[in-house]
Amino acid sequence: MSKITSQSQDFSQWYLDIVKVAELADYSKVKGCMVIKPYGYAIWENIQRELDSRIKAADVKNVYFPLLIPESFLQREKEHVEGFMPECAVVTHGGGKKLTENLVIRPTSETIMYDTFSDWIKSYRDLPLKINQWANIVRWEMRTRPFLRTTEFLWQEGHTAHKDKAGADEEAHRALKMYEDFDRDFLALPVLTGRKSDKEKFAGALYTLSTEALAKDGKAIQAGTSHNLGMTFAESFNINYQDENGALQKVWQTSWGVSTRLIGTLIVVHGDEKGLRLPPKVAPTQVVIVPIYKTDGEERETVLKAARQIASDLKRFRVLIDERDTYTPGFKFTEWEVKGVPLRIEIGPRDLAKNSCILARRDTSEKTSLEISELFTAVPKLLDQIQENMYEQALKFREEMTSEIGTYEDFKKILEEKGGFLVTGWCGKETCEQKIQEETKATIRVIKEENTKCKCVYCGEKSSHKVYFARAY
RNA sequence: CGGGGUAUAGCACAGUUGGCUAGUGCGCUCGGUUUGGGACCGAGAGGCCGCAGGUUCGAGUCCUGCUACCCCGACCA
Repeated sequence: MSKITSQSQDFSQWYLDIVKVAELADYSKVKGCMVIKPYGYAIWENIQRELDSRIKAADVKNVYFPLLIPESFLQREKEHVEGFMPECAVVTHGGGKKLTENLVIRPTSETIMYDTFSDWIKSYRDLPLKINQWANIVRWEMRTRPFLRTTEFLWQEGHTAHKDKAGADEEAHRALKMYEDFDRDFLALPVLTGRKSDKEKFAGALYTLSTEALAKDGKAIQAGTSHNLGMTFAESFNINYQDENGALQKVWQTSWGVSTRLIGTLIVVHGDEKGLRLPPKVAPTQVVIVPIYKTDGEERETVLKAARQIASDLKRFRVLIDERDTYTPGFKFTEWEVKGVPLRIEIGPRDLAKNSCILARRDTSEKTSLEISELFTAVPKLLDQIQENMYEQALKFREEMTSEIGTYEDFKKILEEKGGFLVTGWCGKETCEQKIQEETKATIRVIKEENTKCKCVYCGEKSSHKVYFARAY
């Protein structure tokens, strides 16, 4: 197994090393696309399972819409087409013949779905309409990196329609809260939440809400988004309903999504010099048992028998016994650490003689000896502690990396020397935002407060907005 | 789309001023010894030297043109 580049030496290379060495994904033969390997896909399946149940709990039904979208659908909404058309893959031929109308491979499904919404929604009784789909998306990005930005990626996109603005506001914020809770409880990711500036919002949206995590290199990463689409698409796609009084009304809509980028986010937030670290709840293997024995004689069977008994006692967790004879225990320790398995149990003749085993935590690298009989109660406790600790570590890091900024000089200095989130005033003008981005590469990640007294870090004018700036992925 | 780089075995690379049978390490297969923090010995398998032209008695090596990928920017989840 190859070595991992140090985070401090080259974070970007460290990231690529983790993806490869932890066997999350391979490059494919198609530019910008990746092959998600079993271990990486297992992480995605865990994300899917948990998030899907939370989505369903909000009374959202799963559906599936086509991959191909008539080009004219995208054309119907001006901002949307301007935002997405440049990065669309377009199908021009089918069955050996040129198509009468080009088909776009979905960069997102608003248009194809909302064309159908106009058929589905006729009465106020049809509202709210709340659907979700798990699908693949293609966006022809200039620059790609496994999980963080790929030409094709997997995601979940929720789409809802409501009677009025209040309904859409509530849904957009519900989805944001769902992501924030999911990130914290399941992925141990602390995220900032809030509204995006108009410059950063989704093409065609009234406003965009976002969850923002902080990578270990001090760069922000957008983990999930939720948009109030207003009546923009209702107008372009004629999504009308008759209200209680028989009057024709347009719907208010939302859309919200998270993608396989969450896996990249897990890597850049939790990973360390030894490799990946996975929070127990999302880890494909929560406990790995490494049996230690000499292959000849009875020792092997004795140790394996004990290991299997432990696995059986812990069967409500995802437990794996590494029974491979061709690798030494040391090799196995390293391999499972690289893959980020939260808890490792080592058991050999020395332990068995004392009816004990060794427990090794991935998050703290602590090793303790424990009676085998105690595992049944100790393991669940430890997994909870690891989950909690990883969140706390990430939160502490973010707090240390969040700086209150007064002057533009400080802004540039802190950004250069430290990175992280910069909390500062912003007048609300896109020109200042643009200048700051051009001069520092930092963008507004989310707006922190909208009704406060401060002044713009760039132009110095009085302002009511406090925002989080950061360089971002 | 700009800048930089690379293309030789599954992976990482070496291959000198053109030269005869293309190499090393890791990984893989087989046999044996091992196994408490990345084991060791021995024997093997595995190559359209990215593609297409050219120069030459002779090209992995020189020239031209393509193509692909990686890294750094701008654009974006």
